[in-house]
Amino acid sequence: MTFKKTYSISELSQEFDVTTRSIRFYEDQSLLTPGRRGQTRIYTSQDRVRLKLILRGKRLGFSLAEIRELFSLWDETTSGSEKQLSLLLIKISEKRAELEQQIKDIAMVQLELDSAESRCRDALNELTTKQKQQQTE
Amino acid sequence: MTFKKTYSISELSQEFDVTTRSIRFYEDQSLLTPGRRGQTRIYTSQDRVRLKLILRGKRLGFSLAEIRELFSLWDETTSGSEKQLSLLLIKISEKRAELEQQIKDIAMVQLELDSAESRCRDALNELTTKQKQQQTE
DNA sequence: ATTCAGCTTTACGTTTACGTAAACTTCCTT
DNA sequence: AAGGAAGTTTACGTAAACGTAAAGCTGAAT
Repeated sequence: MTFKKTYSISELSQEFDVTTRSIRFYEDQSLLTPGRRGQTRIYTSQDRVRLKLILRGKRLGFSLAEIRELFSLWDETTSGSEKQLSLLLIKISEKRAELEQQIKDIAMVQLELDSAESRCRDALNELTTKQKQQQTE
Repeated sequence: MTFKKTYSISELSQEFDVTTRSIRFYEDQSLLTPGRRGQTRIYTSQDRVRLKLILRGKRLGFSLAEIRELFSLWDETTSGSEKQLSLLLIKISEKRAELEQQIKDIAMVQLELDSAESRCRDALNELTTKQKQQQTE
């Protein structure tokens, strides 16, 4: 067996720096389905991966609804009918397009940061050279 | 002169597929400051660029507050003091780090989409080959 | 036995980013 | 003059994604 370890809610909370409230909320939204021992939640390494994916999606600005959609995309690949599967391929390519748009957006913002940084450095240079001039005067 | 054109709120609304409500809200949040003719807003091409930047930021999952911060980063490069400018350089590099994290995230999700697509195609293949078998039986 | 840390549910509160409706002006057209 | 289209302000409503407080269970340690 590869990994048999399980996790408590607070372990995951600490590892990923997210509140237990959030983790429970994700479960409420059907993004996580941990097991239970009594009424205590126990998370498998699969659940852990799911959580990691959720947070990654959030960093990309996806809503929880969109993330849930991505998950069902993934899950249905094993069980879908032919029409389902064709639809999935379409949705997958749509997501791909979104991501490529994001890459373009990031590139643009990076350029703007480059520009801002140069302007900033130039302004700093001017300030310090003026200071030197004043000192030698 | 390069561009002297101005825009109405509905022109921008249509061009960027965003409601006039949103545009006015961005102004409320000090992200836009269009001029007025009487009480009607008139947007310069500068304002148009700002709006484009806002929407780009949103696509990247930035909040309006973060976008406002990015704007002030940009604006203060011309007017900042030495300490201000040094602080700006730090903030800029922080933003850069965020963007690089996002690029990594996107790469991971792309891999997952690749994987989902293969699984999907495999499943489709299996279905259609089974159909062929049934037809020849 | 009790205390305490960690887990639970329930439920109301909050922030962000708008939606939506009402009531009004302004300008153009018919 | 009487609409009608496009703009405006004001203000209440709402969905998403949690925060936060209350009140209780539960197992291990003192």
